[in-house]
Amino acid sequence: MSLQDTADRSNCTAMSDVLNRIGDKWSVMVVGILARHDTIRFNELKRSINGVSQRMLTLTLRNLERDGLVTRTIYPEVPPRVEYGLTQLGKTLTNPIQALWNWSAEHHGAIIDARAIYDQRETAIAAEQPRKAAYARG
Amino acid sequence: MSLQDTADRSNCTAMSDVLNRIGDKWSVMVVGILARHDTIRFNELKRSINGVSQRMLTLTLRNLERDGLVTRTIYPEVPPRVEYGLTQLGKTLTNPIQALWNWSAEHHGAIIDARAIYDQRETAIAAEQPRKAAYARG
DNA sequence: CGGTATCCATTTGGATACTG
DNA sequence: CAGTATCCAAATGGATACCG
Repeated sequence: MSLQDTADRSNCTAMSDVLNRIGDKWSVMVVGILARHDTIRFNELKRSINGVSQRMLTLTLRNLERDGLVTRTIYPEVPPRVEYGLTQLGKTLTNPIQALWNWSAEHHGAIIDARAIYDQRETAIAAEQPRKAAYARG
Repeated sequence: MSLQDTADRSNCTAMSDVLNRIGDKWSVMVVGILARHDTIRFNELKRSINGVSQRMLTLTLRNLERDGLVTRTIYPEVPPRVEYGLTQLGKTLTNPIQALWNWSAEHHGAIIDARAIYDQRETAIAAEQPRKAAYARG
């Protein structure tokens, strides 16, 4: 499949499905961190990711595990120890993620600039035309 | 920046920010379709994307335009004609998207399989242990 | 045609408290 | 330590109606 097949609805399912996992904020972070840690413990991972709640990290890890991207190993000790790592499948995902990561680093500045220009223009228009707020946040 | 910098919180901002745009269902679809259309009209685009509402397509396009990824050209005719296309910046994004698209095509089957195995195991465990529903959807 | 405005159900996710 | 359960506020997004 390639971008050429975009209009083929049935072929979009895979992409949609994968995006629902990759697309969320925390999944990419988790995969990114796991990519350079062989294994890592829950709280260690939590501390590495700025702003993630325990609930969301648990949910994210469960979903990644369910999709066969992440392994979860429980060591029956006291206190309990649980280690997470990437599966073979998960490791193959680091390449496209890396590509996206590189793109972000390279072009984030351009996006910030574009937003500033857009917002300034919108503000100027809004000052003259009280109408048309473009869904006014929604 | 690379995956090696994941733990550096400040460097994660760019990735997070880009993911908030790329991550959502419709943005990737829109960029994918625009990538092979030079320009395309609103309703033509809407028909190409299975299941998108007018509201969401408008919102998606506005965000992409704001981020400098998409151009919006209004032709003052009756009936009105509006054409969308990728900017130069938007075109550079098609490469990482293509990589992700290829990955999806290649590994979607493995994900589906992994889910089936995981769910079967979970169901079996749940049958014995009424407790522990792993957030029981939420 | 290409939107915008509004209403409203569903989803999402943080905060908090509790557990083996 | 590594979760789970529950509550609840905010964001998300579909449906519908209307407009230049």
